[in-house]
Amino acid sequence: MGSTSPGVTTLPHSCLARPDPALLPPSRDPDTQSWGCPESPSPPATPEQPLPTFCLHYFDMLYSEDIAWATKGVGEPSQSGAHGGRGEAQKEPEQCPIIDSQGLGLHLEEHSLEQVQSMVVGEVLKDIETACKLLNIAADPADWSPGNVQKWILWTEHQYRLPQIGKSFQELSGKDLCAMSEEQFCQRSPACGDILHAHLDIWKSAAWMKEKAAPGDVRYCDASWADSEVDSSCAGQPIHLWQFLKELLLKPHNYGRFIRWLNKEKGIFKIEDSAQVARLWGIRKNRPAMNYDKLSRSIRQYYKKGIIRKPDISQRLVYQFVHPV
DNA sequence: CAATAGGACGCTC
DNA sequence: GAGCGTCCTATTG
Repeated sequence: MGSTSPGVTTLPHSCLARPDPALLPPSRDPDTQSWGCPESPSPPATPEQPLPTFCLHYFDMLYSEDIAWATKGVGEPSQSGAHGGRGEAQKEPEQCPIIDSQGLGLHLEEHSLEQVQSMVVGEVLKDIETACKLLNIAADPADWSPGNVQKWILWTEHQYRLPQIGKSFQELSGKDLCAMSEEQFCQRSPACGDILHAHLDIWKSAAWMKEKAAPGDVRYCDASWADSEVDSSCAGQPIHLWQFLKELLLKPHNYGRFIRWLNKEKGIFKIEDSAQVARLWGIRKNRPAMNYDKLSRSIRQYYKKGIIRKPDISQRLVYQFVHPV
């Protein structure tokens, strides 16, 4: 499954909600997360090739600041702190040599465009892999169980601040979902079925690309997982709360607004947004009723076990790993 | 008033 | 039995 090129639909970017900036690398937009096109030629034969026309049709949907971010280099993204990175990129138009303010892309240099394409695709794949790990679901939607589908829907709903989707897609497996048309999505969710369908297409494309990618090519493989110190999702083992918290802490670009290190060496961290961390934990564990009260009760259970404690100087929402990595 | 602490009980694996 | 999830009361800043 997933071996055929998915017919990627255009993200309805007029109605696509902006993703929560804290959940994505700085200055990116869901629009940029799409690539390929319906009549699209094949994606690159090998990942070494710079995506010829693949992606091209979607670059007119990129916001200029997104390009600005991309051209600044993904290796050094600005910290997306409480204020996000978008505004920062806008302050530096001179660093946006690719597309002019009219966004026509007529002055694109082929070489630069290829670099941008590669970077955007790479970042999208990283985001997807991060989400996979966090949700403990497969990268290929075709492999999802109905439970995985629910998790993904909850996640997408949360990440892109979509209207409540509810249980319209209950009991559907990933294969069922993949077989559904945009119209069928809209029947089940008139409010955002089209958006959901578009996001699923991105995931399908990513799975397709990963499958086609040459083995060992880090750009299209597990680049973002390689830096993970704690692989909590290995072998489908149930994740522990402390592992989950560490995972969030390892992705400051994505979750720094919710939880961050105060002193990484000593393992001291602060929960900046207790409700959001609890919500993420609830999504991860399929516990919609999760809240900080319950999450903190679980953290307190770690006191006795010597996993987490309150720091010497106790502060609100500040905890300390007893054995920091 | 939100965070903290911890007892008690139930559920799932 | 471990690891929470849930509900609860009491305390603290």
